[in-house]
Amino acid sequence: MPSFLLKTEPSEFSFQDLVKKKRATWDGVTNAAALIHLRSIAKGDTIYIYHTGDEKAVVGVARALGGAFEDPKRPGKTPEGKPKFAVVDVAPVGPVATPVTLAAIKGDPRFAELGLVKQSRLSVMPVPGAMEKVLREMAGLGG
DNA sequence: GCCAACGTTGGC
DNA sequence: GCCAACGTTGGC
Repeated sequence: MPSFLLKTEPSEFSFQDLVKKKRATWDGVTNAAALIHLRSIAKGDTIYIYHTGDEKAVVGVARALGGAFEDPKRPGKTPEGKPKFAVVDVAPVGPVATPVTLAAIKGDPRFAELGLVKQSRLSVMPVPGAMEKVLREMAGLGG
């Protein structure tokens, strides 16, 4: 099953906020490359939440409640007929046992091809299966 | 359609 | 607070 990493600035919307709210619509993504990845999120996909700013670490796990859909606040289609500004509903699964810091990710060559490392400004990116396994180990998550 | 100028993000 | 990387805008 595919998994993804979503970045957020915790002072605006943190993983803890998601836990409190029980579910949230992940919106506000405007970057074209990030939107391409966002649109590929499907129901049940695992989502890793990364905090930028002072924390710079993967702090929690969430799940997509459905597939990406058109942002009702910003309707519009791409020339291909896809939602221009896609959003996705997510629910928290739980915090990681051990936050996985950006420094740790950058220091591990197995993450060299991860979007977080290659393009620091990308806010939505796929996490390939092999990397997800490493990430889960570092985060102290089972399976 | 090119590209310089400007704005934004996010790590340092 | 600075600046590199990248995206967007607007003049031509």
